Amino acid sequence: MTTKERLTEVMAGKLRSKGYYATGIREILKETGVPKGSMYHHFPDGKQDLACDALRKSNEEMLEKFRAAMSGRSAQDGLIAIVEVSRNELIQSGYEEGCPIATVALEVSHSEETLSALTAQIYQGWEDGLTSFLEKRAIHGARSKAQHFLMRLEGAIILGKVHRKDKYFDLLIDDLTDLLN
Amino acid sequence: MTTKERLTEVMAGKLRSKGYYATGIREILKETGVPKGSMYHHFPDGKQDLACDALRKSNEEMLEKFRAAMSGRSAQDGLIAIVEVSRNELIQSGYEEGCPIATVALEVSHSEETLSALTAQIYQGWEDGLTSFLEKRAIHGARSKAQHFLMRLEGAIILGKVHRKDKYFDLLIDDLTDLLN
DNA sequence: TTAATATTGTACCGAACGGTCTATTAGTAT
DNA sequence: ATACTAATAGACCGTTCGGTACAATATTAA
Repeated sequence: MTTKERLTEVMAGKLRSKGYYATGIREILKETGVPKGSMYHHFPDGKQDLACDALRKSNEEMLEKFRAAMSGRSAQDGLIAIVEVSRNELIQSGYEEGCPIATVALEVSHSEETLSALTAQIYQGWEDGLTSFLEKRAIHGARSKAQHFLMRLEGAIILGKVHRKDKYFDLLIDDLTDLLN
Repeated sequence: MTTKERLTEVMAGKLRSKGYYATGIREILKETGVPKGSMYHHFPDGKQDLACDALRKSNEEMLEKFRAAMSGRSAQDGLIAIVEVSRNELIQSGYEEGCPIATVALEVSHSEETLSALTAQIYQGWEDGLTSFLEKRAIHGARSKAQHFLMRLEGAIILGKVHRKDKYFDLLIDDLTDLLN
């Protein structure tokens, strides 16, 4: 794995579990063993630059997992699969890694303009992806149902992380049937 | 208003809009005009101490607003009222002030133990309050419905803040009827 | 008035912050 | 070999971080 990839990966994990301001570049450098010069060579605009790449990477990985989870499945089973992906990542990380975007999105939403725009764009991508998935399954009102699902999922992930319990994912699954009607 | 109250109030606002790590104590002192000595007199344990007080204050204010919004209303109207309170605060603040707890909860959930515990406790209080509200209205499965509502509300607030749109609150209201059946 | 306490105002601390600069080393193409 | 670029390695910068120390000033109680 290249130096750049290692930096991006470690940063992505930190952003997910602690957010942007709680993560120092020294911390990233220490954990990756990458010297400062290398980092500023690959990311000339510094921390913001690296953080953007990290969020993009997180996004691509999530989109990939979504695609894999949904492909060939019914609307309901596809959504359940997404919930299970989220549940697993949260549990497997010891309830550290919730939504890879949410923490950053909340703290930067009015300060760091580029980061803020990126988080909005990523969420929009998820909504679009879910919408077209539901449309292909001939679900009526696909977009609003995608929005519904997304907000519930975000809520479940937050409360799950805070309380360190995964029951919220069960709740979410329980009324997917209603949601899709 | 006392020095202590001003500190708490300003800190509460910052925690809500930017979170814990993005907020410096110097920033709080500057905005309140309070000297450092005073702050450390009122909050001997420093930033954490002040932040805890601020979260508690936010919680009390939210609980008060919830109570006011729900009192004398039906289950459905009470929940709608809560949604409208959240919507108004988000819009009125220029989409800066979402959930007063969420940002901090996400970033500190595994580092600052006391803050983390406090956020969990506050969310639990909200769930309990909503549960007993619904129970008094003879709603079946009051607790799980309260949890459902809370996760949807959190999701709506996040997405609303990120996208700077309030449509998510409409979506939430739209299927309150289904939720309460 | 006096003594005790509560509060304020600042200077100062070491550590960490993000970022710059430059020298050196690796690679690569000619 | 030579020249050019990519990448690495850290020393160093000014600033800000949260926190401490302590004197000065109000405030209250005797």
